[in-house]
Amino acid sequence: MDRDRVVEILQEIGVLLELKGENPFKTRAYASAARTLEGLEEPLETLVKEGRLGTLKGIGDALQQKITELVTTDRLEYYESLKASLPSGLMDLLELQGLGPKKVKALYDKLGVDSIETLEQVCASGKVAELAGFGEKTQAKILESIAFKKQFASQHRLDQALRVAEPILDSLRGHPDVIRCSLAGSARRWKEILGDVDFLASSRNPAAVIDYFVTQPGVLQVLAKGETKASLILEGGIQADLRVVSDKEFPFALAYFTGSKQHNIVMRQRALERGMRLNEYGLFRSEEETRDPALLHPCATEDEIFQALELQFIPPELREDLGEFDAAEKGRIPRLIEWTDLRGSLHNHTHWSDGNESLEEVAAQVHELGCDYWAITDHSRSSVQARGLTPERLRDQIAQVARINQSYADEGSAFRLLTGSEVDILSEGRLDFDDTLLAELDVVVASIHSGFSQNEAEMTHRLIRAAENPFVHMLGHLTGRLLLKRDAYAVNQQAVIDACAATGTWIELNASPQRFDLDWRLWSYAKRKGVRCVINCDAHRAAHVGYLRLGAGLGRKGWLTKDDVINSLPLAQLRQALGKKRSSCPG
DNA sequence: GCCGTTTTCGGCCCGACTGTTTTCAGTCG
Repeated sequence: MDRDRVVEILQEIGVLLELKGENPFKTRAYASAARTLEGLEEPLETLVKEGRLGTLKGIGDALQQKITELVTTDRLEYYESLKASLPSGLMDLLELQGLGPKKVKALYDKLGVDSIETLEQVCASGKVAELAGFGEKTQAKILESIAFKKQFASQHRLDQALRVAEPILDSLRGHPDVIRCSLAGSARRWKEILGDVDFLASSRNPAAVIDYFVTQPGVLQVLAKGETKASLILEGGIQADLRVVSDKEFPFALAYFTGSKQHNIVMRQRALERGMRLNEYGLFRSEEETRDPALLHPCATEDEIFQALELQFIPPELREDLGEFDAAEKGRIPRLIEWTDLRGSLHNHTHWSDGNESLEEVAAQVHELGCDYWAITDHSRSSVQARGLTPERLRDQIAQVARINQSYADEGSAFRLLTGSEVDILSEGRLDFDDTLLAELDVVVASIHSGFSQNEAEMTHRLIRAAENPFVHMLGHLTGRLLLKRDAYAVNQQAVIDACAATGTWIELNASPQRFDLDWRLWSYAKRKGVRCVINCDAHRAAHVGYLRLGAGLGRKGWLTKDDVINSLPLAQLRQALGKKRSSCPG
């Protein structure tokens, strides 16, 4: 059984135990073990074989035994019997707003509710309101959230969330009672998928800010509204929460509401170890629970909180409890890539294949935006659905790019288009164009667009063979995933990364927000192997230039620095880098 | 179920909001 499935099962056990009313800390132990495995950088199988599972954080004797059973026998008796003891529909109920394990258990025990359908029925008949601990309002809210779940998704892509959140952020910042205001939560940590959007503001008049927040354009529903906190549903079904604090509290609240949960737990722990207490209101010189201003260790910024806990500043993108504390203690948090470090993108399309604009239009737009270069990598002939280019059309395009570049040179501009192709990796790893043609191009991106159903060994072999081609500069969107839409195809990503390291092939961080592929969780591994990254827009229209900002954020989340990212190089050095793999290979 | 310069038991992060309650449990982040 592979790692991802083991992670899923551990998470599910955690939830099932919650429904059973088990000790919450036991429940958390399963969730935290799942997280540990998720962040694993070597094959789970190796750890199991060598009996090293127990050395991992949060995995003791019991979990070691269960994980070993899963990996070696493909099943776990404990899980099977736990699952059999509860109806599977209960898991769906937990996704409803306002329903947690206790309420779900009560509904199941007292009314036999075992699915959303049966829950809807008992609510409609009024039976829920009669239960102890429930009432008319709870019953109505449950019906509301069932209707909501039917209408809207519970998860949203980063770009979709930012599209609604950033105008509200601007609007709040313009309010006269707002002193400081920021995004918080997973949006500030630049997670690729979000459940909701969090805002934090500081003010002397919280009520005015809350009132302003709930009347923003695009608010569908107000879920909760208190003195210092409100929750809304925005158009598109995204939930947005605002918390308002005093300006003195702002840095503490910002750190707190940015999370992640796991990161915060470690922060609080560090405070306790130093005889202090950290919460969203401050860092207090007391181990007792307090908000006494006399005990406050004042911090004007988040940076000062980290200092007080003897840590280097940890950028929000890294706050996942995936190694940032170890690095920050040693002063080894690197200066992460900024999107303004990027000089252009090396994987983009035009209307020659499935893009939207002409070569001239693309050149003019990205030049205007300040890029130094832009590679044109339209699809190759096998991608018929994307109007892939034949060798003849590609040679025609090369000539036209040369003509456009000449006109920039004549104007005295240093901007250049680069010729290229996003060449299909066919089955068995053959490429769609022969090496002679690839050798004529400035930039070659090799990607898979067909045969998604091959098994892991076949897919991995295809990608490794493509990496071994001396004319392939980089692999594009390694797993083919479309977030919230299509799973990654089966591929051993570590093995492909190893092959890229061995052949000097780069890997793309596809900055299209529906891909973000290679995943941020794998860049540390790639980086350690010496593989360099290219943050590419995969632009199909002019507006996609904006993906550079999103992609750079995901690069930051993967701990990448300017030196790790090829397209931070100026043009002359980029050309050298592009020539390197070809010149190091014989023939 | 995990963990230990407080190590084999007794902790495990914590506060706001809501609704159902007359003092608090459940949910959420």
